Amino acid sequence: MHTRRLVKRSVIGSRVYAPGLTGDAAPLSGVIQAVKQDNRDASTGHRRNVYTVLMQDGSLKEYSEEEIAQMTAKAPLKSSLKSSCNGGQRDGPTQGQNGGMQRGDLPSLSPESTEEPRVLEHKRTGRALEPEKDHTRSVSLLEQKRKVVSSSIDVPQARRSEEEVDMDKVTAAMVLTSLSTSPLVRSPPVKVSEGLNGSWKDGGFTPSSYSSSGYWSWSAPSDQSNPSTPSPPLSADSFKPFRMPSLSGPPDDNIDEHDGNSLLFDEPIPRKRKNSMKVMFKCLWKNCGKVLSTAAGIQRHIRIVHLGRNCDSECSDGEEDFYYTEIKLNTDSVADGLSGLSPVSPSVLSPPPGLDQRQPDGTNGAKSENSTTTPLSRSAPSALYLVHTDHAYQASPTHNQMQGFGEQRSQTIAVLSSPPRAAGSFSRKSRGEGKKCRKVYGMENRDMWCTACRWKKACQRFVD
DNA sequence: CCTGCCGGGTA
DNA sequence: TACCCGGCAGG
Repeated sequence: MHTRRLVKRSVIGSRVYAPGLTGDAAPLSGVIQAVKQDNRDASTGHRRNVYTVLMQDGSLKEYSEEEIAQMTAKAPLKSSLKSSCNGGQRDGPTQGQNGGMQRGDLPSLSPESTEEPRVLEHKRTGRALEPEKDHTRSVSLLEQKRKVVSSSIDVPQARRSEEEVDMDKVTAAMVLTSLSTSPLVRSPPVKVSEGLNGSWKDGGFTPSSYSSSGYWSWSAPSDQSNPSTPSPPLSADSFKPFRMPSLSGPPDDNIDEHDGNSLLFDEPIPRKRKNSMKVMFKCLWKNCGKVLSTAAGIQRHIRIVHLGRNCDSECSDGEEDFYYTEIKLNTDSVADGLSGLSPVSPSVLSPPPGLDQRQPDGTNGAKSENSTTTPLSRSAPSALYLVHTDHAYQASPTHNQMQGFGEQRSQTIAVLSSPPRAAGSFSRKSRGEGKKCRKVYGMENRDMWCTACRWKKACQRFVD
């Protein structure tokens, strides 16, 4: 509706490229003045549009839609797309041809974009999701092309011709950006745990993904290659560790490698944090897994480290977007778990070598590895679990472009789950270490014990 | 001695 | 199945 009107209106006045009179390689640019329908196509019998184009040299010419489409496709994509987006108000077909994704270009998509980014998001999303309904074929051709490209984004080595893919990636990136940022921004403030499960069940995996706003469009084809689609729900299970006072700790140490540039960009992070959710961005490159706090940061990381580009964000072509994913940390839950423990929350970022107060001195002095893994196993994994459960959950359905990702995933999970196990076997299943019901509530409050404790069984409430 | 809890018993 | 408790073992 919105969408269609926008695109349709934009055709008139769009700048297109037409072959010169001789049909040679040097195209002339022109502006579409009118579109009319022509039923007289006797050969095929189907309706076609005829476009009246005001050429550069002032002459008026009529072109069939096929011709228009061809010209448009041949012409530099960036400019033709731009014209279809902003109604041709901008000129300069050569403008910004080499720059890849140019941030400066984005606002020109829509006049109101500066004041209403959300509206813009919707428009972008909408456009990307149902382009085929568009009657303006030349535009829809582009859209479809874009769709095909974005749904088959591959690993970097298979690069298409830069110029051609350029705009496709930009558009895809914009869609991805809007998709990945909108959910949390839009979701009403709810209790964290509920909000997560609830909002995901409501919005994520149910048919509501067809909603007109379309920002949950898991099934949309243009979305398939989207690794930064909104993260899926954290299952109830993944929260359990956080409720256990004996398992708690600060998040992944990688997480704290905050990028210095985090605040340089206009990322919606601060808003997301309102729900006690910390949104991080994780690099999906095999054997990397770097986590940064901002999309810009992770993009830069991917661009520089993996794509081998040295230039700044200016020369981003949006491709980085496909190689990282968004993960969410429930900082509330983590804090919750911590509060049950010691007042000092050990920072995993800089694990103090002798942190483990319980270390049996002397007996294991040589086991320096254990002394470092043990504190981690007692603090970090809970957060890690959240991250990686989340990650696994969200990665499997869509990230077909990350070959070997599953492998990496199982790796990380294995690594993460081993420390607690090691800690357990370390002291040969010692008795429960934490406080149990008996200690916590005392004999006089026996009725407050968990049943297992009452029955002299292994405590269920304070599981080690 | 305290504590956690296994193993077994009882209703 | 729900509950209780003797007794063992670690600390």
